[in-house]
Amino acid sequence: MNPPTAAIPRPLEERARVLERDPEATRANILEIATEEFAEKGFSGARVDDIAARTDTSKRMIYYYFGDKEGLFVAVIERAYAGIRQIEANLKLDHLDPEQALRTLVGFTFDYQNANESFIRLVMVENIHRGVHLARSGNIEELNVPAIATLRDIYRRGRASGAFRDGVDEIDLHMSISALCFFNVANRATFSRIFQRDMASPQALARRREIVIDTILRYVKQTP
Amino acid sequence: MNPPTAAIPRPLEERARVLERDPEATRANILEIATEEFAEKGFSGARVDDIAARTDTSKRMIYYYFGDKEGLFVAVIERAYAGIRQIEANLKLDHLDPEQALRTLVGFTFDYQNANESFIRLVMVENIHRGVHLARSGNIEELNVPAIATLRDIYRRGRASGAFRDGVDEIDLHMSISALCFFNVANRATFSRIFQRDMASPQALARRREIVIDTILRYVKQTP
DNA sequence: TTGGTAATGTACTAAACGGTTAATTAAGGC
DNA sequence: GCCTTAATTAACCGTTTAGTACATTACCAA
Repeated sequence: MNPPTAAIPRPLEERARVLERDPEATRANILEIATEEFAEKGFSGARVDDIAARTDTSKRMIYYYFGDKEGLFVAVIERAYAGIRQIEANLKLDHLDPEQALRTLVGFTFDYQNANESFIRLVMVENIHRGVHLARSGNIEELNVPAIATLRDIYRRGRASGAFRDGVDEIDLHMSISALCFFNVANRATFSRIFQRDMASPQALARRREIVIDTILRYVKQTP
Repeated sequence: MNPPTAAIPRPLEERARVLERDPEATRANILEIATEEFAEKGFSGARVDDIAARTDTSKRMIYYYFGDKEGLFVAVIERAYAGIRQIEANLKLDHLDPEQALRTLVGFTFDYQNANESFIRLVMVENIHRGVHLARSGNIEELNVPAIATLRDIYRRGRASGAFRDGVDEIDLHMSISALCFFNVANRATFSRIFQRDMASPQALARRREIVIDTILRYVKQTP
């Protein structure tokens, strides 16, 4: 199925000598490569030997820092979620009117997910495993704070200004936004193939982006 | 990660004697178990020995009928898609007015996907593998016919009656319906955990079902 | 300078895993 | 009733894979 990738460690000379005795960098280096491998091949499909071979360090270090393969995967998941959380928190939409703010938020979500395919794929992998690794990780609750808070604020302002209709729940809305954006990356392979429609070209993305934004806005806007 | 499931073949006496010299039943039996295993653990995570142990036949038969693990997976995927195609084709919505027909179609899609979690999970697994197995399979194009044709018919009637607005593409619409329904099953694990909201209870499903239908209808309906 | 320790390298292992060899048995046509 | 062949069984095999034992090296504090 996969090309026979020989998991032969690169010779020492090729490895970045900078990493010598730099634990933080070693950890980061392992995590970066592991993220790519797990995102590409899933938890079971990824090989510790392959990951090790692509790092600037050795397999021994993976076990030294992360215990076992599962520990490495948990660390990868945590890092991926931490990344998106941080970016979401920095979104400033206060200066926009509610409708524009919601458009921007949805558009940003769409763009972010399309730009971070490996994050999406990690979420897919984690869902195949029914979220056991995420559960193992400590502070899951923190993950929901920024996205929902932003959405709630926009919705409240929209209600106040009369732009949005009554009876919309923020988590439901967030779920719909996530669903529409997520699908475009996660199911690209099968959907593109079955419907013979490229979903990754700039034009297709731009088009779909507008449809997603439109769908969400029609859902919340006050019907005249 | 997984409990240590011993892949010991069940003793002959326990196996269904009916399957003796019944090639069709043997094939079907293997496919059924393999579907469960691949859906539960993914392609790499599923074990041929485990599958064999759970069937009424032996590992040798898997290789006899399907060649290798990948051939088995392709057969599983094909069977899963054939199932949904058949059911979709039997949906009769002609007697309903366009809006009711669309409501019914979306509701049906939502119900079907929620009732067939293993199909959804197989699609997820296949997407992790970037659709290579689906590509290997012969008649992929046929898969898009029924769903899109039904949707197109409903939309045309809705346009004619003035119930639906102009400028909606059927494939885009199908994508949105799929996205909203799919997410509820596929990302249930992580989303439920992060937002501490049960997504599988009958109440939650009923609620979400209405929101999905509502979202789609607000997207296509003529704005007054 | 030195001693202790965190970090790293090398080489190895036991078990799991996908796949195969070869012998055997049931079924149906003649 | 025999013969061919499709279906099935049981045992086996070479590789891959996660994980480890143990030696070694760089770094830092005293």
